[in-house]
Amino acid sequence: MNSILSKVVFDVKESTYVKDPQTSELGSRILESSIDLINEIGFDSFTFRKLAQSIKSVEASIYRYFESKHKLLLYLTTWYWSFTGYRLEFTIANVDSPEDRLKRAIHLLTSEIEGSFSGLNIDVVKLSSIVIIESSKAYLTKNVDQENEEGIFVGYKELVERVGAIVLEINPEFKYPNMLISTVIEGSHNQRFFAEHLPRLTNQVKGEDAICEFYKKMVFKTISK
Amino acid sequence: MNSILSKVVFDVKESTYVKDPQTSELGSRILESSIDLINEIGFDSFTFRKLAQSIKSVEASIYRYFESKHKLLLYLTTWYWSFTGYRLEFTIANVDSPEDRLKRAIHLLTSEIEGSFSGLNIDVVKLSSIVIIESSKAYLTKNVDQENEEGIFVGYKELVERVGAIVLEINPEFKYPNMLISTVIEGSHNQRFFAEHLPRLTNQVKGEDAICEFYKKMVFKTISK
DNA sequence: TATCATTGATAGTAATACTATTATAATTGC
DNA sequence: GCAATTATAATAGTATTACTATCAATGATA
Repeated sequence: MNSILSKVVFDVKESTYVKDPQTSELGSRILESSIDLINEIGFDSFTFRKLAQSIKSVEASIYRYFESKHKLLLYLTTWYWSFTGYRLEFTIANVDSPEDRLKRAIHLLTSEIEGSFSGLNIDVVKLSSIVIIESSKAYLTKNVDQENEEGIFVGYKELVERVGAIVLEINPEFKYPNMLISTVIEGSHNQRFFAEHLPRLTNQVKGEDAICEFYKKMVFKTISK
Repeated sequence: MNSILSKVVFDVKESTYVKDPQTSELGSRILESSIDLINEIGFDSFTFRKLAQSIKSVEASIYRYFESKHKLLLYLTTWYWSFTGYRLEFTIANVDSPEDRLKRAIHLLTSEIEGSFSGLNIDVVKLSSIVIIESSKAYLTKNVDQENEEGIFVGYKELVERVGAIVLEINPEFKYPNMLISTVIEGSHNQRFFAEHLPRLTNQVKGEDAICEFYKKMVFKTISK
């Protein structure tokens, strides 16, 4: 899969940026450095001034790509959902059994991303830890409704519905497929954060990826008749 | 239960405040108005200046109670967990069957809070919607570890462990009780938000509180042997 | 060679998140 | 009932943030 990644374009809604950062060298540096910087200091302390310093440019130039740091966060998260959607298609392609497809999907959504994805100018490992810690801040705002109308969250919704559809293949009577899958996605992010910072809120089992195991079992038991 | 609420003191860690707001009239107004204001404009746009205006006081006076708006949010959320812990004890008191206790606990944690809780100077209905939308911002920061050391999150942890213990009564082999319960709590908050703003991420069933129903079924199926 | 777009450099504004100082009002201790 | 203490209000001030505007330098394109 890696080798073909360079040929794929992950779509990000236009309303997240002023100028597409993937079309210029400065834009790439903005993306690359913002991922580093948000990881280091957290989104709350992250400013365009600091970002400008780290890429040896100026604030005004960054504003030509993104209206605000919030829009930049939206860009990064929607890119991630598009990327994850693509990986999902790959992961379940040609797998006949819906149970097997679901198992693979849950694994993809809950396990820690690792390895190198060559051909990409975005560090997806670092990006995934941003998504874990910061992505909920992208929608927990007073602007959700407007941004939702602009279609910013379609990638995320499609991902949830795509996996939800597999659930329905297995059990067409199940009433809450999307609730189940969004619980899994958001839940696994929370649990990764808890494991590192608030361990009493979770459970770790040595020798296994407890988060991944837990959600697999949870899903299959929950949808069983 | 309502009538005795006025006799109960819900504990909030001292490190969240400079001066205990429950001990003065200005303090009470700060709490009351901040809950209104955060509900209206959201935590991100909320400032001490605006709060001061709404209570016809000045910024400097508010700073004598809270170091920052982040600490005020911590105060409100930890108060809420203390309050919820108290309600939980009441809800499961004298119920013998652990299954029944668990069912009641999940109901408490996932259903929409309603009715009036007289004897309280805090509007818990409004506070609960703040918790749904804003509470994750209280811990998704670079300061979690330090604030955790200060014991700020004990109330939340105790709540999770208290319900987790019921899970273990029912199935002592179950490996992920805390993961399950924190998934339920955070998940139900997310789903309430989704139902209102991003409905494709959830499922609504008319005539039932789908969120509550879903999590009850999920929990009991997940912990079954 | 003219022109067009991109970036950098600089400056400036309004709002935010505080801190400090002093005057005044309210409470409590004796 | 007065003095001492404490709480609050009023005002001012600082550093940082989140932008916007202007203009010059550079480099690509036609």
